[in-house]
Amino acid sequence: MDTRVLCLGVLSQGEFSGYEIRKHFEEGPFAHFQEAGFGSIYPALKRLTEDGLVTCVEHQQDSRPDKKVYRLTAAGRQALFDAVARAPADDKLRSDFLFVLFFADLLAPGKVDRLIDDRIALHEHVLAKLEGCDRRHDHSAPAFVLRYGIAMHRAAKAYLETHRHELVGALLQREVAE
Amino acid sequence: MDTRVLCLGVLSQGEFSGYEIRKHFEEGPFAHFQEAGFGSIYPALKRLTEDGLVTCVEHQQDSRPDKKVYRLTAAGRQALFDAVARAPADDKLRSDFLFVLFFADLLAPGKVDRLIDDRIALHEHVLAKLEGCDRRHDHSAPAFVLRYGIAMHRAAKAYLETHRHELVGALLQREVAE
DNA sequence: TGCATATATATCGATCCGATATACTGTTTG
DNA sequence: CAAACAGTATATCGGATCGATATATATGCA
Repeated sequence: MDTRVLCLGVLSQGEFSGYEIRKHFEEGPFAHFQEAGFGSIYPALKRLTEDGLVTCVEHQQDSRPDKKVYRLTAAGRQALFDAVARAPADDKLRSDFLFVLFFADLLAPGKVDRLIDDRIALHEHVLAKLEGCDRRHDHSAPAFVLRYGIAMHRAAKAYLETHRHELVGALLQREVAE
Repeated sequence: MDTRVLCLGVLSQGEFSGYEIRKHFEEGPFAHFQEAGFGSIYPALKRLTEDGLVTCVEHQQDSRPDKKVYRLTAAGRQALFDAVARAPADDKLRSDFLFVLFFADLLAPGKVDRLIDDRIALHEHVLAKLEGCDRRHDHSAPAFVLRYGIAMHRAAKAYLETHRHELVGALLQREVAE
């Protein structure tokens, strides 16, 4: 899924400007499994407009740059459908946190301990946000995906809380031995 | 973490060629939280050599291209340490699977059901591989990271198995209503 | 025989990402 | 009160990255 399809996905939920689309990936319902920055979104919207998959209307605003509001066309809706109907590619995860932990031997035990503290706090922060969006009795597809995110963050937090002492303990023992 | 640091990380575990480094990201202990392809690895090794962070020795092989084996220098080891000591950036996840599921309304319920079947099978496949690498009584940092991966895949599989009927059920009801 | 897979290198174009530029408003803080 | 910072809104640039492709040979298999 390139940024163009991601933009089509956001625009299937309503009319938005590039700036607002960005916010969907920062705080909205897509935030926990897709990302896109300005550097990808603006060129994507340009090409989508050229290809007739979205239309653009400029809304004048006093004392602020004009807002360009994009809307899906019928062709755009079809393109989103085609993309969703294809078999999805494998997930791509890049975790610098796990890379650093892999080399925890190179770090002081106290530093590793703080790293894990911060990470647990981050999970709690994300969980508070995601759980705040969750509505009981909502069996929609977006709600299913939201709860998937909640389940993953809970599992990560639980693993760290349960097993952190094994890692830090081993590092402390090594320090004593030296 | 750019590809250069990832290569330093792999080379801290031994001497390897570009081809072998690639395999570390495809099947090795890094595979479940970092990726890198040839298109990133070869240019990275070139620059690491220029910067004196690795050295390269060509091993002649009969009836096969020469193998270029790379080894960390002291400066390279220091560069890896510096990178690991910095605060890690946030995880980056790109999941086309969740994007597709978000728009499950656009798909036939049977198709969504099969998508989830395939996904569960994928988790089982990855779990078999990761669990095969796990050794009891190993409290090393790499083992901690490996078990983190196992915990995540188990949680994803469990979520899908427990809640899939909520999603597919709602889609089927919608179909009946039409 | 032909095909796929594995070993091994490397590059190319398209895309993507982070930083930066511009410009005004509103709020907070020294 | 001014300066600094955060928010709204656009957009581009250079460097990094990704997937596909090219090249060459050996092995295994149907």
